[in-house]
Amino acid sequence: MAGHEILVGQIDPASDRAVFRQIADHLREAIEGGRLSPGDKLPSEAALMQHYNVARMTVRHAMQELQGEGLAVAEHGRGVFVRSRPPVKRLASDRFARRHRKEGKAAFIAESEVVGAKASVDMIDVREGSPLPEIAERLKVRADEAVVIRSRRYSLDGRPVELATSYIPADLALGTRIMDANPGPGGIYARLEEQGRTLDRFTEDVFTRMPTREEARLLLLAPGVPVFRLIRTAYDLDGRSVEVCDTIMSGDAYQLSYELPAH
Amino acid sequence: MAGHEILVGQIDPASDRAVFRQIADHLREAIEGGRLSPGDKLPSEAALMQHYNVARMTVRHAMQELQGEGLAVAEHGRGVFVRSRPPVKRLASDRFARRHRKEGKAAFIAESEVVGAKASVDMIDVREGSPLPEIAERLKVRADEAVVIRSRRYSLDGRPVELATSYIPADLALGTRIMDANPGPGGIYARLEEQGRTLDRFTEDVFTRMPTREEARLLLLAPGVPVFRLIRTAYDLDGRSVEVCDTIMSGDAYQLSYELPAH
DNA sequence: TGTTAGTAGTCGTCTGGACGAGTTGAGGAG
DNA sequence: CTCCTCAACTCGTCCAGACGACTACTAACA
Repeated sequence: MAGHEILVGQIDPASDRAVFRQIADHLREAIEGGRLSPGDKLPSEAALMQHYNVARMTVRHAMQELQGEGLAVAEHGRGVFVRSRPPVKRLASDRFARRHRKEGKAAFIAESEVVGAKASVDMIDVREGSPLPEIAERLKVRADEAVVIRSRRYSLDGRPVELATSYIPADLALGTRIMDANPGPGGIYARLEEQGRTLDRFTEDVFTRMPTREEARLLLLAPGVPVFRLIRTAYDLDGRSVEVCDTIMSGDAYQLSYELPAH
Repeated sequence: MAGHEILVGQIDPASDRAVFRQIADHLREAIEGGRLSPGDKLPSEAALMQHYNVARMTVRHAMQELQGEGLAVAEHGRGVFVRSRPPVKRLASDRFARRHRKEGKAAFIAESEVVGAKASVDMIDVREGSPLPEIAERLKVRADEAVVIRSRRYSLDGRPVELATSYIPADLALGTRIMDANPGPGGIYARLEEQGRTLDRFTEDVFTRMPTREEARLLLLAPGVPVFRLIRTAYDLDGRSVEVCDTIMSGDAYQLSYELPAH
């Protein structure tokens, strides 16, 4: 066994930096310096214990630091590996161009074609219910007013990337294909425009935070990966809110792109 | 000592859910259910050890889970507290309206006035150097070409919220006030327009990830708080890139707002 | 009155050990 | 040759204890 040549670091006992942080530093430098590539296996806990002559908890603490930063992922029974960054996807500003709806494409499908990925949707659920206060405010309805709630999960090439929940005022949705799991070509925006609610503009409010456990589970998120929360409000030509969409997006799968005029 | 009434949970030894996760679940429910409010102190490690009859490491592990989720913050020597969400700041779409520059206001200053916060800038550094490849690509310069690099830190009411680094082609910056720590009224965009490079549009690419240690230090980020990385490119009427700004923003201090036409 | 030293309570770090559970690969049974 | 068993290796969880450092409060002191 030649051992791991990447383990060149030594603990500085005189340093006031905690030992587990020094170990994490060494490994982090190995990753960022390219001596360890995405997918590579880090030295096992046992190897690090021996190399640095420390207790196992100390090594584990260092490993957890790296996992918390999203640099590494542990796999039970196999080892700890350098995280590989999947290719990012791009959200164009013309995402909601009417042209796409005219072609019968929903935004997510049109977008995924650009990057050559296979888009799919599952966990579709349509029901009536009450919106959260922050949703009700944007939709300009009372919080105790019933609205139609459409939730679904989007995946690219089988990998879940986005959880979306749309809220539509009941009078615009009831009795239309918006209540169907599959709302038809062009998605629900096409159905709204068929009712004469011509879409005029959208606002998007973007937040970032760590996922809840439920979100991490549904999006198969590795530890240390934050999510985008994007709340989009769609307005028609009369300035009425016709839909609010609350979306949780895997932070490592998305890059949001916007174009702003200097006006 | 009446003890903590919030500690109603008991460990289920039959459950296959790890003990430290069960403890974290109890505390999480207490926080999310409102029995513990932002700023409240969680039971001490000693209290939890006694209540659940477990070892200290088990309790600490539970606490770290909550801190990793951003729900709680430990303060050395004081206790662990429920995180209080500071008021969010809003990035309007008219952030770069020429009107603001005409009034001699830089974007950050104009914006902070809206929320009634006192804006300040420090750690200003101006130098010449080479851009990162992803910056060079946006700026349409070679990666080995010298550009002017302006970095600074923005704070609101004394709290650091944003680290920004601007890259400007050398021929547009050298010999102008852009090289000064204080570039004058209206900021560097006003200086660029004075040279006849009228700004036409901006693109913004938004990413989210966990902060590096350096970023966490400079932004005083609590554990479990992700950051936005926003790369803005400014174009003039000729379509030339006149500036690329790479910004790291505290994820819990910002809400990004965009307006999109349906065109 | 104002300051200082002490003390109790709290979290941070580290040791050394124990057992459980998932993964892998080699060697043996068929 | 195929399949299965099993041992070795790996990470996950938990215990019991030790010392250090920071905070807040109190009591003694100047």
